[in-house]
Amino acid sequence: MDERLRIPKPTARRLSLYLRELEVLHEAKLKSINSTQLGKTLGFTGAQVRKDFATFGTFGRPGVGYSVSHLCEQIRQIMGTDQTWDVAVVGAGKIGQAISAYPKFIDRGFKVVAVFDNNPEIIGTTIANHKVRPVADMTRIIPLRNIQLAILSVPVTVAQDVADRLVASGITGILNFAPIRLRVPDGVGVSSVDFSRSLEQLALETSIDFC
Amino acid sequence: MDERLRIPKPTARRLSLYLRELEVLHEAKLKSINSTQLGKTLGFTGAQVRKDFATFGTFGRPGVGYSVSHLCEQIRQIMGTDQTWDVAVVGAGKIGQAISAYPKFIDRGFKVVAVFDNNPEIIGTTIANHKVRPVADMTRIIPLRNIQLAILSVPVTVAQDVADRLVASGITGILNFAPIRLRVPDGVGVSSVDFSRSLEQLALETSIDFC
DNA sequence: CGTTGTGAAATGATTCACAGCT
DNA sequence: AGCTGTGAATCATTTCACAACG
Repeated sequence: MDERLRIPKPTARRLSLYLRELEVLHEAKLKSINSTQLGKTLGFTGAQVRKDFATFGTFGRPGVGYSVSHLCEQIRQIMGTDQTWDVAVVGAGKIGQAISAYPKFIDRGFKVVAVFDNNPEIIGTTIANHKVRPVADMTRIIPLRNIQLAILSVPVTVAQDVADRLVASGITGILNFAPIRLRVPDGVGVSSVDFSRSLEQLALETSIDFC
Repeated sequence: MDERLRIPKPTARRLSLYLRELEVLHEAKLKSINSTQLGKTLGFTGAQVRKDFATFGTFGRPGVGYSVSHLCEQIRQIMGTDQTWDVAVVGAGKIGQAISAYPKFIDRGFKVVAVFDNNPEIIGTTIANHKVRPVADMTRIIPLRNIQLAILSVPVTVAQDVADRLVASGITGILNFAPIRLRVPDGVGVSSVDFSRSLEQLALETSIDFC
């Protein structure tokens, strides 16, 4: 069917926003929505919304709009969150613990199934129903359970090393909390959360008129 | 000097990456760096780096490159992190606690000076040297201490309400951890960290060839 | 020399505007 | 009548390529 599905990066970033809003509408029993309304609540134009959806199919009904439930299904399928992804958390410090206990993941298609750390005082304790295992077990457990995504919340000094081992274990995507640009082979995705950078963007916005 | 400094959004996002890398080079006693090398370590072209720097000044030396220390100063000044920003943390749950204790902020120009929460069991306890105060005190303390930035880590159900009160207290920038699009007046910046969305981007990258 | 700074060209994204469908 | 889907136009960003410079 699709030969080569190519989604522009800005569209890709908006996809999860559409999905979230559509789920709100679905919850509110809305049956259909038009591009202008959907765009307005998210801060985009109707044309933008239509162009975005057009990149992966045509399923709006002229004169009516888009079926909320159908659009949800389509977007989930494109994003791969129509199924549940197993996730490993590596690094059970403060951020790792907060993330491991984050209850919202499961609603969005992600399930933390293993937690690793190297601190002897933490290994063996239980965080969000998971016994914390030594990082050395990672390379055995990840292929065994066929885990594809990892959340990396280890100190920056060891982040690249652990990332290398995650990749070697078969991980195809890393959510990175270390303030460093991870080097990974083609085919492995990295998405970074960097608190300092986020604050810096704020400071910049506050300092400069408009960016 | 500068009449109207206009920095394109993509450039603004790269600025903090340049600064971080330049600080690494400074630490390594590098005196100067050229655009091609700097770009390579960050994954950009040399032309991109030069164009970026050109948006806020001209201070490279043909045949040599850019002075590492001078560039650091310039970027910090543009970003406003040549001074320290006082930050309030609102919501002392797991994420709020992790953030409050994050030691790296201070190195980058940010200092947590107040922590607020509404949970009676948490109020009065100490987190990272700060006594947790009731959220009601927020509107008094923020103007009093002239705090400009806030980290918002409250439950999504009250996020907009608390954000409104932050804005009313004089906050000009919010780092938002709630999975919601905050509505704020012009002149107030919002930067959002959304764990589920970050994971969804990863899932998408893993599902689709290239975004 | 080697590298910057920058117009000009190329690429990419958004908005416009409207024919065509329901 | 109302809204989609989409070419064409506009706007923004990146890359190219090279004159000017230390």
